[in-house]
Order: sequence, then structure tokens, then C-alpha cells
Amino acid sequence: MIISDIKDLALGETLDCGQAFRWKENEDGSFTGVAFGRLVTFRLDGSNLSIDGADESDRKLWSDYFDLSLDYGSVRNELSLLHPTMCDAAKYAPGIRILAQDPWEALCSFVISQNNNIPRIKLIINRLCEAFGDPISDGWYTFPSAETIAALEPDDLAPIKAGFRNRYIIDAARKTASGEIDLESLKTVPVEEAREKLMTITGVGVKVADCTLLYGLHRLDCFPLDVWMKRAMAALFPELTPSSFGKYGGIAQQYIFHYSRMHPELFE
DNA sequence: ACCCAGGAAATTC
DNA sequence: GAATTTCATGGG
Repeated sequence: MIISDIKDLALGETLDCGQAFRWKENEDGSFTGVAFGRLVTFRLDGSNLSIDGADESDRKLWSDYFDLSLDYGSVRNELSLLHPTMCDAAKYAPGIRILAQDPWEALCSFVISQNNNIPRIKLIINRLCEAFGDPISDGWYTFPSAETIAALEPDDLAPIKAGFRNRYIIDAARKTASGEIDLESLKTVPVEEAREKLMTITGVGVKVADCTLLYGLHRLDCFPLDVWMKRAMAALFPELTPSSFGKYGGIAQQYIFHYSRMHPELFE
């Protein structure tokens, strides 16, 4: 399948900027991985995005995944007016887009992310999928459903080596699978209410809730503050707050996060 | 040995 | 209630 007229997208910048953890780059610059239970390979040729392995009936799914209906060029221009450093950050990786990931996968991934580093987050998620996901083709597995994880006990997760996060993962799965938390409905309720609901999960605080809201529920106004972002706000935007960035604050946050991680010398 | 990692819970003051 | 400690695990 091919989606044409693509603008403001770079696969590497988007798929490997700390919002998703399962995409692998191939030698030719394409990316392969599994999302929504499908094994696919993305290739970007100019303004054509080809998606190998995608069924035509999933056109909207993948278009939404890359948030293609939003004009990121305009968003970037608008954000850039706020602050010169915001302009630099947006210019540094103009191909970043906010993915609309599966809500449960995002929730579970960011529960795992806490007090952890990105390479190890990827390893743990890989082990989670190998151990409890469904095999698709050799070496590739689906992300295990909340229902699957809900049926386990924390000790069953020992092989993935997530440590103290095991019981958090189980609690997130159980509240999701039982319907106690309806992730789909959290896409539309007031954002404060959605955040509060997510935080009833053991192991979900403000930061993990905001990551789930932004990357899983596509609440683009959410502005997760992790250690990098706190440093960045203090050092680069002392006069601004998350709400200064407006309804696309989440996009601003991602430009700043990526820019900061790639320029650690800014904080020495 | 020590420090840190896209934090949050548990404990202590 | 606010500040500090602990929580597994692995890499530098």
C-alpha cells in the first residue's frame, strides 16, 4: 500500500525519538515492526510512504498512526514564534510526528519506562512480546493484549526482567481488561479527568499518564515532563510553562525532548 | 564501587 | 503533608 503526498515526515525521527519502542531500522533506511497486530515495513520515497504488509482496508489506520491529517508544517511555524530555541528544536527534526499508538501498548510501555533508560525499555518490551505475544512470523510477535497480561501474576513476568515494575504492569492490565478503565473513552473525556483515571493504576503517576495520553490517546495538548524535559524547561525556557505551548504542546514537547537528548552539552 | 536511567510507591520526618 | 528512601536491573 502507498500513501502519497506525505509532508513533514522522517521515519527515523518519528519512529525512534522515544515515543515508540518496537521499530527496527533496516539497512536501506526502511523500518520494520509490529503494531496493531500487523507486521509491516515502512519506506519513505520522497512524498510516498509505502507500507509493505498493509492491507488496503487499513489505510486509515496507518494514516492515523502517522497523524497525516494534521499539517505539522503549520504547527511548527506557530510554535516557532513562541521562542527562538523552540524554533531551533523544531528545525532540528522537522520530520517528527506524534504517533497514534495502540492505547494499551502505550500505557504498558510507559509503565515500563519509569526510572529506566530507552535501550533497556526496548529490551524489556521485546521480551514481553516474545514471552506473551502471538508469533506472527519468525522473530516477530504481537504486543500481548491487556487480557493476556491480566491473567498472569507478577512472578510470571520475572523472565522479562522489569523488576519492581512487574506488579505495575499487572495492575495496568487488569484495570484495562476488566473495563474499570476504558482507554477508548479516555480519548474524549476532559483531559484532567482522563489523567486522573489513569493515575488510579499503581505505577502510573503524572508523567506516565501524560505519555499515555499523548502517545496512546492522541491528546496533543499533553506535555510529559521527564528528567530531560524538566532540565530543558529550566535551562532553555525558564519563562515558559507547559501550558505556554498551547493545544499542540505535546508536539512541542517532542521536538524539545529529541533536541535536548541530541544536545546534552546544552545542560553542562 | 558509584551513578544514572522518559518515576512512583513506601517510608520517614 | 512535604522531603527522602527504596524499588530491580543493567550500562557506563
